[in-house]
Amino acid sequence: MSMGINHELYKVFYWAAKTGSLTQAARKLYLTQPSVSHAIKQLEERFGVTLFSRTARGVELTQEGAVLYSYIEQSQMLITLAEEKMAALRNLESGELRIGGSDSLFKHYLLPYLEKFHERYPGIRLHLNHGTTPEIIGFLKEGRIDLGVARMPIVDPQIQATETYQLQDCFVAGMRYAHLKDEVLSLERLLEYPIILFSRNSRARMTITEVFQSRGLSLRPEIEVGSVDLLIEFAKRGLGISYVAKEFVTKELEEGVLFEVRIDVPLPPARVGILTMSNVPLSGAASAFIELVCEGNGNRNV
Amino acid sequence: MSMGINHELYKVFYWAAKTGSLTQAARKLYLTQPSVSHAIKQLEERFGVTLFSRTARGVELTQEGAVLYSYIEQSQMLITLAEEKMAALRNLESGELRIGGSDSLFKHYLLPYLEKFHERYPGIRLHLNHGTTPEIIGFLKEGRIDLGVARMPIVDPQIQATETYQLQDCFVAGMRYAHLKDEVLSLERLLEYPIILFSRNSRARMTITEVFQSRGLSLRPEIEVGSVDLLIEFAKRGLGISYVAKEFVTKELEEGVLFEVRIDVPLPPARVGILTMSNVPLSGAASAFIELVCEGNGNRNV
DNA sequence: TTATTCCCATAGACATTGTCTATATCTCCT
DNA sequence: AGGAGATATAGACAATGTCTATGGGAATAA
Repeated sequence: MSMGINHELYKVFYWAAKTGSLTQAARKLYLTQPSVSHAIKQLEERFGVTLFSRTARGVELTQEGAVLYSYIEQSQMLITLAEEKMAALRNLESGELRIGGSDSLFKHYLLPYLEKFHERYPGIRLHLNHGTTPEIIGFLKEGRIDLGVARMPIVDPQIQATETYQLQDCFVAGMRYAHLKDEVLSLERLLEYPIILFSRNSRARMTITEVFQSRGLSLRPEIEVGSVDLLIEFAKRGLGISYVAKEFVTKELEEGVLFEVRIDVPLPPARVGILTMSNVPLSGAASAFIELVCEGNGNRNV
Repeated sequence: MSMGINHELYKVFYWAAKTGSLTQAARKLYLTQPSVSHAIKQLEERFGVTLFSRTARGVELTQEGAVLYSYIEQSQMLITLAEEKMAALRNLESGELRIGGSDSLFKHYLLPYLEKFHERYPGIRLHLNHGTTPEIIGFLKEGRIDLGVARMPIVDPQIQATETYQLQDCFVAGMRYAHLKDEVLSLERLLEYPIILFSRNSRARMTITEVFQSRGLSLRPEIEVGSVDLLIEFAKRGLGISYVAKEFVTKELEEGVLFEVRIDVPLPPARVGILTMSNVPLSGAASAFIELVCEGNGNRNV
């Protein structure tokens, strides 16, 4: 096309001006001298201006050529920087990874992976955005995070969810209810005690409510909290029986400040997965992180 | 070659990112959509990174793509500015013209041309460097001026001199020597009066000295000055007879404060010319100025 | 001076690759 | 469901970028 100037010519011009020699520019660009000569001539014809004065030992910028160079030099520097940056991004020496999830999943599930990731790729900045599952899905759709971690299932068609982990929810109580330690309670018996549940819009809450409903029972919590930490804290202080993932209270169970209140129905395991946008390609950092998470448990990310 | 990335691709990338649509980018670049698609794909393959996420109504930058864009956008802006600047230079809407010459030639010869040039090309900044002929030649060789104006002949092979004007040197005196008004002096008679000459290294001085020498006479000035203004001023005040170009004292001759002291030998006309470097191409502004100067007198610049 | 060398310009042939047309696929919207 | 509009892909063609070969000029050295 006769429209616009081929930007490739500026690269040639840059090296010709920088080295002061078409021959050396050719060497830098892995071209032959006539090619460079031709390129410069094209530029000169397009601009209707002479860019170099040709001498016996090379070329020298004319006044107009020097003006052009003052712009092109900067332009080329930026391109060089861009190319270096892209190489760094590709090698995961640079970049950022933005993850969305709940406090508890970060703390009890992702933390070791985050540590390992940071150790392996120290150049990548980590941004952790905590929020509820719908908030995380919102962040994903807005492009504010690269991936999310949440309890499955996720219904949204735009979201791709890969299960990577399972949690076993259970009821736990503190020493105030120590007499329940050796019992196996029916759901009806359990309802005689104050129950502490996570807030209404959580997946765990929905799951356990269904379990009771399927047996014609209505589960109404005494206390409703917004964080797993409070769930644990309230149980420890004897305010009631908390429903929480066993994996989140391993320490408390070991120390004996909490114990599991066994019941006579099996509770379905909670599946935890990594959420990404179906149609948005993953960043290198995000793929690497997902790979890292899936490494241990045989899961494969699509 | 597989070395380096074709910078033309960045132009395509820029428009694709800016418009958010490969189709629209194609329209901007007078290409077809598959060409743009192909160009983006090449970039992605080279970087090993996905730059856009393709959606149903266009494309959107990925995280990595946004990083690249932040560099490329600036780079493209600079190129656009460069192209605008070059167009301005070509149209003489911008730029600068650096001229070297003596005070007197600027004042009495070039001034009207400079005025006309500035009127016709108001965007071009004028730089006037005054100096002696050897200094001007030095400036030319250093590239500090685009052209010079000096008395001919100029011997230097690197310098191209084009004669554009003739001066008629003559001897002038003030009213103190009014009695010489109607005389025609021989050179010998002239030497009886105090002579005021320009400084030793000037072309005019050399010329007149030769005239005397060729007749076996020795011309030794009473006063030697460094500027034409002083030459005139001293003559006016009666300190002696000055040797000066008639064209530089037209006003004084008309006003009667000076008169020409006629002598009985013809003095050769002094040729004034424009000096440029033989091997250095002229800037647009310089060519335009030379053309302007030559316009009136039929001279043609090579 | 003459020879040599280094540089750039030019010409013409060749092959790379950039570009197009035609078509497929997908998503969104009616 | 079907249409509109977006991008992806395949394959053919041609523009043009690149090379080899050569010539000319200016500086350098003998």
